[in-house]
Amino acid sequence: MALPRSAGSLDPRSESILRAVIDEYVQTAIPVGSQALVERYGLGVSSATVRNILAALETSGLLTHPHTSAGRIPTDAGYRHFVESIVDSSQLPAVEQLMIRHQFGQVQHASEQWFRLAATTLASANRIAGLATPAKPRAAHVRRIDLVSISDRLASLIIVFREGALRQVLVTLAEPVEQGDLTRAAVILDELMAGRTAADAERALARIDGDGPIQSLVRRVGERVLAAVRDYDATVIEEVFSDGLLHVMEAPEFERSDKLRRVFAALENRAYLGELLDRVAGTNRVQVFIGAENAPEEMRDVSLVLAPYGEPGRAVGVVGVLGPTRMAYTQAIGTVRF
Amino acid sequence: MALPRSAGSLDPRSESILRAVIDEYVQTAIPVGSQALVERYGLGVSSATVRNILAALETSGLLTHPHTSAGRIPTDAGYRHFVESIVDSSQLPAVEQLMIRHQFGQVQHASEQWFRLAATTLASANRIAGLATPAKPRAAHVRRIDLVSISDRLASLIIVFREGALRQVLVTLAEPVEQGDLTRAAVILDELMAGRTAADAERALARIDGDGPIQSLVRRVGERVLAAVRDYDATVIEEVFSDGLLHVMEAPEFERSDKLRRVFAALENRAYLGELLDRVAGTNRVQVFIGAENAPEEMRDVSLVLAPYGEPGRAVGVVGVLGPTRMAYTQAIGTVRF
DNA sequence: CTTAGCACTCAGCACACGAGAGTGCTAATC
DNA sequence: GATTAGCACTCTCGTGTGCTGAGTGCTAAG
Repeated sequence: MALPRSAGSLDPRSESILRAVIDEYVQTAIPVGSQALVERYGLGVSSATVRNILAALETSGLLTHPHTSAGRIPTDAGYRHFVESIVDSSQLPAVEQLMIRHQFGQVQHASEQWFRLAATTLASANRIAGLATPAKPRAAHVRRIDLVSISDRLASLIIVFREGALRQVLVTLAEPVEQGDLTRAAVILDELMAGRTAADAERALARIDGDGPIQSLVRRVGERVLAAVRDYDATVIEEVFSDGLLHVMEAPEFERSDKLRRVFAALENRAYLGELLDRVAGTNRVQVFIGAENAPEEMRDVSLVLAPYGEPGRAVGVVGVLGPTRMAYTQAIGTVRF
Repeated sequence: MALPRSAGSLDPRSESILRAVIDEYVQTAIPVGSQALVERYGLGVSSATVRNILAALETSGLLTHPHTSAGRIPTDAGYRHFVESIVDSSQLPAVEQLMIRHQFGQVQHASEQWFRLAATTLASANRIAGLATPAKPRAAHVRRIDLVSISDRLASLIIVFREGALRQVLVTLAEPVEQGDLTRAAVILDELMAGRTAADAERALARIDGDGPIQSLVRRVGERVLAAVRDYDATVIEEVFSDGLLHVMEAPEFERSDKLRRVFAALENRAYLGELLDRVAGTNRVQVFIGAENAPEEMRDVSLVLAPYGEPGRAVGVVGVLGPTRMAYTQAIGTVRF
């Protein structure tokens, strides 16, 4: 059974019936029959007509039957079709917009909290899981380097990146060094590397010579800085903040926990998530990934609605939601875009 | 039915049978009958005798029946009794000790990763969820203050605490300030507050006078520092690193996801977790909290094995595991203590 | 093209029934 | 007096049967 071109345009009535089916199923999670459709959505036709249309939609691959005598449920292709049709028209109700603005007004400081809040907001607005990743540049620029003595031979190296991200690394020293020397070394490194990418910084570091104690300290710590910066560059996803997973757990399709486990496995599958984020970051639109459109097996039961933010080409991050394929796409897309 | 003093000593045979029941049930998760017990554990007695003993253990409140014709399962009190008897004798097998040492040998730097690793190690060693919280002092001492310019009127304030914890706060400035001035302000604040607690720092800050631009900047930022330090003090649990929740999800008792949901809710219940951690931090032993011994309802299905680490009285953190009440306490306790 | 009518299908539920596991008790045995 | 064998009893669990109702697909009439 070859997949039909799902984007093929449908006549308006079929369209609205598909919409009604999705709407109903999203709300109730039970297969919807022709009768219920006629009753609850004032279509001016009889159930028999609706049945014919449903049958047609089914041969188009947009709906299915769980079994012969049950109602219809949307297929992934059905959701896809639906999403395409609303993707550029869904606006969030003004009340909610206001609410979200208000919440973000409170917390402008403390950048890490921003992502947490973003995830939380998305989660509570949609009653599903919200995700957010910190903005991350293509090539990291160092903004600031600092060294703090912890004990005789142990120091904490702190690297601040231009986007506000932090890295903290403990450095063990060959011999005891005082805070004063550490500070001097930090200043040298700071001047050397501030504003530079990993490659630039490496060249700069190579020019350090002399073998005074400070110089060797600088060289030693400098290596660690480079390693940390490269590591930061290599990390596709710094961290994914998520919230509202409890909401997802409440959905009836996850009553059996094996399915639920797959969702969590999916979340821990950083590789695939990274791939998706890359894909999303390349565009500037809200994107939707529905069920089986996801390659990894554990993602088959969930959908993602993702959108990039930040300055395109420079630092970008991604926000979005994750939920069962049966989710309120309209609202989700609205919230995420906003 | 009043709870019997569960610590009451049992004769050695009852003891070993209780142990056998727990052992068996922990492995299989199915109620264990007298016959299976005799077969699998070479007790030199018949099933009838075992039945008598089981009945006795049941009236003592250490075992129950799910229904009349099923085997016995341990009650929370039964686990408790068992745990008491092994709490000071369980050692981890040498092989595993070696493995863990090896893993930790790799990562001495990067303190945040330490907690992550601790949680991961605990999780994989026990096939259940591992937890770890950063060490946290009673009163925070500031170690270092730094200010980094982000844009004209926006700066990032970084506070390093003595224990290596970091706080990052964004500060908006009334008028544009250059990095140079920021650095000067940072140096002043640094000298003022380094090594101080919140209360000390406040007094020191009050002595700043003069109304040059730097002074007012220092005052302004100083306020923010104080707020951050107080906030840090007030936070009971900085963050709980956890890993291995997927393991817990595999347990048959959580096949129905509503129970599972309660576990997650429990984890998000910071208040109670904080209370427990406080309690644990006050001692220097491994502590076990079993099922219904936990006050909040959502914790009734799980047990925690927790141990403090760090210097008592100063900075302490907690590591431990969380799992179903039916968990391998022996191993868990061994690992956690280690 | 729409609709009424009708036969048909099939999941879900209720119920019964037998098998098996495990108990509790009593009486015999060591 | 403790242990054991024997036995009646209880209750879960799996299987099979029959029924019900929702919902379909098709045909023929409007």
